[in-house]
Amino acid sequence: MSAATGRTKRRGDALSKERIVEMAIAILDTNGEDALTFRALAERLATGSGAIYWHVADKDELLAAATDAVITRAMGNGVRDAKPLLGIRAIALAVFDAFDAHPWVGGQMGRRPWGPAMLQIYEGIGGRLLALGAPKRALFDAWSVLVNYILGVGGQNAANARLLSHEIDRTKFLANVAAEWARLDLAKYPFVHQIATQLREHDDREQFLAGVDLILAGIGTLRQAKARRKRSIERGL
Amino acid sequence: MSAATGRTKRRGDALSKERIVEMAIAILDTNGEDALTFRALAERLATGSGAIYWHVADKDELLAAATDAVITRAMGNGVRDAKPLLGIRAIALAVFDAFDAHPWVGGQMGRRPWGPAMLQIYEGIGGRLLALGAPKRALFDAWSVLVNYILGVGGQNAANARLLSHEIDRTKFLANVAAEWARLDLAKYPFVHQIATQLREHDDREQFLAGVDLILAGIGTLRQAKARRKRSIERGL
DNA sequence: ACCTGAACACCGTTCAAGT
DNA sequence: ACCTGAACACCGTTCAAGT
Repeated sequence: MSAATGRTKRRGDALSKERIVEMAIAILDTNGEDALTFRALAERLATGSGAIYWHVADKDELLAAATDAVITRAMGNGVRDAKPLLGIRAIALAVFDAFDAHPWVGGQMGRRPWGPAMLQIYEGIGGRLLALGAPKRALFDAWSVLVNYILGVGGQNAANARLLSHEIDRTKFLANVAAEWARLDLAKYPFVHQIATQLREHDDREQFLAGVDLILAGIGTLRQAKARRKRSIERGL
Repeated sequence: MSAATGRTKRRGDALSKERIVEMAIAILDTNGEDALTFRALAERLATGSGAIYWHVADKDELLAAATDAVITRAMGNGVRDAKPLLGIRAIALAVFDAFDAHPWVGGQMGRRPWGPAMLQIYEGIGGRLLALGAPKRALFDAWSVLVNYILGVGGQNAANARLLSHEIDRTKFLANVAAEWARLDLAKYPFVHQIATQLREHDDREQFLAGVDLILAGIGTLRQAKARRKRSIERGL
C-alpha cells in the first residue's frame, strides 16, 4: 500500500529475498492468499518463476518470512511503553491491528512458533509480567494465557474479517446472522438468542481489549492460594 | 479410527455425503491435510472423483462438514455436566481434546463461525455463564473471552502438534528450543531466558486448563465497577 | 552467482457420456 | 438420479540452459 514500487514490468534493482517478501506481502494484502503464486510473484517482479527459488527455499519459507516481517514491523511501533500494564495492552493491540491489516497473517502464526517474530511477542508480554512482580509460580500460567489469547483471538478475528470481506455489506451480513439466531429455539439456545442483538453492534477491537483486561484482572487473583481462589470464583459469580 | 468401513476397493453401500465426510476425516487424521485430495478420496471410496461433487459442493464444504462432524461428536460426550463451572471446563477440555485428536480441525475453525458446531460451543459456554448469574453487561465480554480463548488456544496448540509430529522426538525438539532460548542475550530476553527450562516439562493440557481457570477468576472480578477494577489490578499484582 | 522459462507431477473442478 | 473418468486450467517445484 505504502510504496508503488516498480509494479508490473520494470526491474529497478536486483532480486533479493527482501524484495520478494515485500512483493509477496503486497499481493497477499491486496488480492488474498489464493493470489500468491510463484507465477504471479515472478510476473510482478519481472523475472522467471524459478528465480525466486534462488532466494527462498519454498512457499512455506516465503509465507513465514512475510509473517515475520509484518509482526516485527508491528512490534516496532510504539510498543516501548514504560508502564507494564499499558505495554501489554499496547502489544495486544499492535498484534490485533497487524492481523486486521493483513488478514492472512492470522492463519500463519503458529506455523513457526519459535521464530523471531514470536520471540518478540513472548518477551514483550513476559518481560512486563516480570516487571509487574507477578508471583513466580503463576508467571508461566499468566504468560501462557495472555499470549495464547492474543494470538488466538487475532487469528479468529482475522478469519472473520477474511470471511466478511467476501460479503458486500458487513452490517447486512451480521444482521442476517443475528436474525437467524433470533429464530432459533429459545429453549435450546437461550444464550445465543439473547446476544443476537448485541452481535450486530459490537466492536471487535473493543471486545478484544475487554478480554485482555479481564485476563489481567484474573492474573491479579493468582496470588491467592489455589483453594481460596476456587471458592472466590464461586462467590464472585 | 473406530470403524474399518469398506477400505480400498469394495463398495458396501451407495455413496452418501456422510460416507464421504467420514472417509475424509479418516484421511485427514491418518495422513494429514495434504493427503486429502478428491482423487485419493475417490479411490478409497472406489468411485470416480467427479462422483463426490454430486454430494458435496466443493472442497471447502467438505472440510467444513468434516469439522462440524468432529466438533458435534466431541460436544456430545459428557458435556452435560449440571454444575455450570464444571460444564464450562468440560467443554473446554472436549474442544481441546478434539483438536488434539484431529490436528487439522484447529485450522478449520473460524472458517464458518456461524455453523452448527460453533453454535453448540457458543451456547454451551454462554448458557452456563447465564446460569452462573454473570452480570448482564459483562456477560457478553466474559463469553467472548472464553470462547475466543478456547478456540484460539486449541488452534495454536493443534498447530504445534502438527509441527511436532514431523519431529522424531518431541522432547528432544523442545530441549533444542529451550537450549536456543537459554543462549539468548539475557539483557534483551530476560523472560524467555527464565522460562526456557519450564518449556520442556510443561503439559499443554494442564496449561490450557489453568488458562480457563484464570479467565473464570477474572470473570469473578467483573461485577466491580470499571474504575475500581483498574485499581484492583494494579494492587493485585 | 544469479536468472530464465519450459517441463513435470499434481491438484480442484467440470462435463459429456453412461447406467 | 447418480456415477464415470477424461479433460481443463492451474499450481509448486525442478532443472538444463543461459549470462
